[in-house]
Amino acid sequence: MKWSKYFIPTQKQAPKEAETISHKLLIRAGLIDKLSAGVYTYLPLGLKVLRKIENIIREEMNKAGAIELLMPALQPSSLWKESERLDKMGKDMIRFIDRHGREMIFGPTHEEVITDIIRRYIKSWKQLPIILYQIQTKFRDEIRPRFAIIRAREFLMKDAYSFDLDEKGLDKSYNLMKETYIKIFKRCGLNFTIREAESGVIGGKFSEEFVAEGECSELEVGHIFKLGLEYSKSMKAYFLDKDNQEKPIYMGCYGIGVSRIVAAIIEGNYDKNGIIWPFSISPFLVDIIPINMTDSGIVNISEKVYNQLKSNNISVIIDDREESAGVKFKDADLCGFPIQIIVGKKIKDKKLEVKKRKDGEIVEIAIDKVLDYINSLVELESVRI
RNA sequence: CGGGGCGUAGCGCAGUCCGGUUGAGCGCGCUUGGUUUGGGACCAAGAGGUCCUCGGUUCAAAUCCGAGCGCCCCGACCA
Repeated sequence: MKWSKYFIPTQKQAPKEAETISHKLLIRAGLIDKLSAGVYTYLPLGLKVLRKIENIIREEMNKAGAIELLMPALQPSSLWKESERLDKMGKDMIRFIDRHGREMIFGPTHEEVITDIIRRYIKSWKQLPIILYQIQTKFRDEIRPRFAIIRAREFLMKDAYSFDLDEKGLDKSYNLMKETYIKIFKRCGLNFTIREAESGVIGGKFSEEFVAEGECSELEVGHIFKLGLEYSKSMKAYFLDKDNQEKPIYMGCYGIGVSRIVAAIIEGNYDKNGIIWPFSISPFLVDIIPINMTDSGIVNISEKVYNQLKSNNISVIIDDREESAGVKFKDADLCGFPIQIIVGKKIKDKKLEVKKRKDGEIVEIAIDKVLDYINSLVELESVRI
C-alpha cells in the first residue's frame, strides 16, 4: 500500500473529549471516527485491525470444531417474550415498531434467535453436540457509553452457543471454549486474567469473564456462560434421546467483544509516541520510510524493497508522501507498525535501517538481505507466542 | 438517571466575568509558490466560521437571561 494513496488521517492532538489512552490513540492514529456517543466508524486502518482479530477468532473457533453462521441484527420482540427477557433487558434494547405495528429490536445478543433455530432443526441426539458462532454487530443502548469503543452502543461481537445432550457434555463444550479463548487472547497479544463472574441478564448457573490487563478499568473482553436448561426449557428446545425420551438441550454461550479487543490491545501496548501493535494484529507489519522523496536513489531503493516484500506476501506500506522525515517517523510510531524500514543516507553503503517499534532497536541491514531479516523477525515473534 | 464539566475554523485554544476598535483572533493542520528533507522544517501569499440551536433583553449579544440539543467525566448499571 502506498501511504499517499491510502486514508490515514493522523492527528497531532487528540480531541479533548478523549481521556483514556486507547481513546486518544485510536483517534490520533486515524483508526476510528465518532459519529455519535458510542457510535464509531472504523476507518481503513481500524478496520484492518478489526479484521485481523476476527480472523484469529475464526481460525481458533473453527479449529475447536465450532461452525460459523450469521444471524440477523433485527429480531421480533415476541421471541424475547418467550424467554422472558424482554423486561429484563429493558431499555438496553433498541426497539421500534415497524409499519405493520410489530415491535422489533436490534439484537443486543442472540440466545433467543439461535435457540429458535436449534429447536426447529435439532430433533435427535444424533445431531448433538454442536457449537455455532457468529461475528456480528450488536446494539445496546448503554446507560452510559464510554471510552470510545470500550463501551459502545454499536459494537462487533463474536458470540458462540453450544448445545449438548447432558450436563457432562456442556462441561466439555464449556472447557473447550475456555481453552479456545485462552489461545485467541494470547494470539492477540493480550495479558488477561480469568475470574468467576455474575451471569446477569444472560442467565445460567456459572460464568467466567476474561479481563484484559490495562489502565482502563473496563474491557472485560470475553465472557463464557453455562446456561444449562434455562433457554431450552422456556423456549422448548428438546431432542429425542436414545431411550426415546424427549429431553431439553443443555446450552452454553460464549462472547468476545471483538471491537473492545482493539482498545484492550492498545491499553496494554503503547508508549509516549503511540501504539505498539503486536505482529499478529498490526494493520501493516512493515512501514517503509524513504527519508527524502526528491532523492531518486532513495526512492528507487524504497520502491524496490517495497515490491520485494509485497511479492513475498509481507504486509507492507510505503510512506511515499512528500513529507519531512520527522513527520514520517512520528506517524510510523503513532500508528504502531511493528517494523520500520528507513531508507536514507546509508544506501551509499548498500544498507538501510530496520527499526523495531517495540524496543526502538535499529539494525543496519544490507539491502539484499532485508527480506531474510524481516522473515527472521516474524519467525522469532511466532516462536515467542 | 443523579452529580460535575464543556460547546468559538478540521484539531487544540484565547475572547465571555465587565455587551460596543476584535470589521471574531491565535497555534497546528489545509491550499499555492519557493527554499528544505535523519524525529511533527522555513519564507511568502491564501482558503476556511449559522461563535451549538431557538427565543428574550438591548441602540448594540460569542459575551446578559430562558429553554432546548449535543459531547465528555464520576456514580449507579452492565455479555
